[in-house]
Amino acid sequence: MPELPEVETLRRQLAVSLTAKKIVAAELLTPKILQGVGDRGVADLVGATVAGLRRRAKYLIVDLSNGLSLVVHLGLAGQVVVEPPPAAGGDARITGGHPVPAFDRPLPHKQTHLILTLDDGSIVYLTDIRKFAKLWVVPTPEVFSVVPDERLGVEILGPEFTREEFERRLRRRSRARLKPLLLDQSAVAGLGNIYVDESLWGAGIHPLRTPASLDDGERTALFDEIRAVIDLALENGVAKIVNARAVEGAHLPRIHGREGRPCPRCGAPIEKFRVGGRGTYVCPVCQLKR
DNA sequence: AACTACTCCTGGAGGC
DNA sequence: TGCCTCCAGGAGTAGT
Repeated sequence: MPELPEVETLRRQLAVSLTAKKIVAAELLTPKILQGVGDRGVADLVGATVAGLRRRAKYLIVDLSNGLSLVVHLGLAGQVVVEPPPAAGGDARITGGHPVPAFDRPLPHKQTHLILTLDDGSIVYLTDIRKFAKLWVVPTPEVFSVVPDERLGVEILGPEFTREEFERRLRRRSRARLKPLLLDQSAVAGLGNIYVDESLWGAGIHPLRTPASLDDGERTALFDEIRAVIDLALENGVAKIVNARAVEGAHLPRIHGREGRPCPRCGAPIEKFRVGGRGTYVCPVCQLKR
C-alpha cells in the first residue's frame, strides 16, 4: 500500500517518537526480509541511538549514531506500529502503512517480522501479511547503494520537482502510456497505484494517453495535480483503502477503489479496467481518451 | 523503447 | 460450512 504520502506521514511521526532513543533489543523473526549487503544484521542496531529519519521515494531511512542506517521498504502491505511504554498511560500507538491486519491487534503476532525495543520501553513492530517488505542494514554513507538515483527519479516533494523537470522526463518517454510511466519509480519517485489514478483524474487525463498527446495545459495540469494530491494527503490524511475499496466518507481516494460510484466532479459512474496488470479507475466523462 | 508475463507471499471476498 | 478463483496499494527480471 504505502506510497509516498503514507511513508512520509509515518516518517514524521517516527521522527518525533524515535529520535534520540536507544535501541536496546532487536529481533528479526523473518530473516528473508533482510536484504544482503555485507554481513550486517539487526544485531548491529543494538546499542545505537536513532539520530534521525529520512525518506527517499517510498524508502524510509533510519540513521543511527553508530554509523549505520536501517533502510525499510514497506512493499505492498508493510505496516509499522510503535507501542508506547506502559508508563506512558494514555499515549496511543503510532501506526503507519497498510491497515491490514488492524492496527489495534495485540502485538507481536504471526505477521510480525521485526521487533525493536527502545530504552524508554517503547516497542517498534514491523508487520507485513505478504512478506514483501524489505530491510537493509548499511553504513550510512552507503545508503545510496540501496536507493540509487539512477533507479529513483525526481523526488516529488523536493525542490528539483519543477514543471520543467517533469516535462523533461515526460519527453524522454513520449510514446509510453501515462499510467505505467507515472508508476515507474525511475521517472517520478513516490507515486503508486492510488495516487497515479488520483492525479490523472484531477488533471482530467486518461491513463492510456501518452506524453506526446498532451498539450501545454494538460502537462501543467498533471504536474500541478501530482503535487496537489500528495500535499492533500499529507495535510488532511492519507488515502483510506481497505481490501482494495475506498473507505466510504474518506476524503481520499476520490476515484481509486470506487468502481460504479459517482465521479465527484460530474456524477458519471466510475469505471475500472486494467493497465499493465494494475487495477485502474477512471471517470469516463472527465478523462477523455482523445 | 514499450509492453507483457512472471516472481516473491498471504489473506480476504465473492461465486457456487 | 467448504472449496475454488480472483484480487491486492510494489518492484525486479526476463522475454517478445
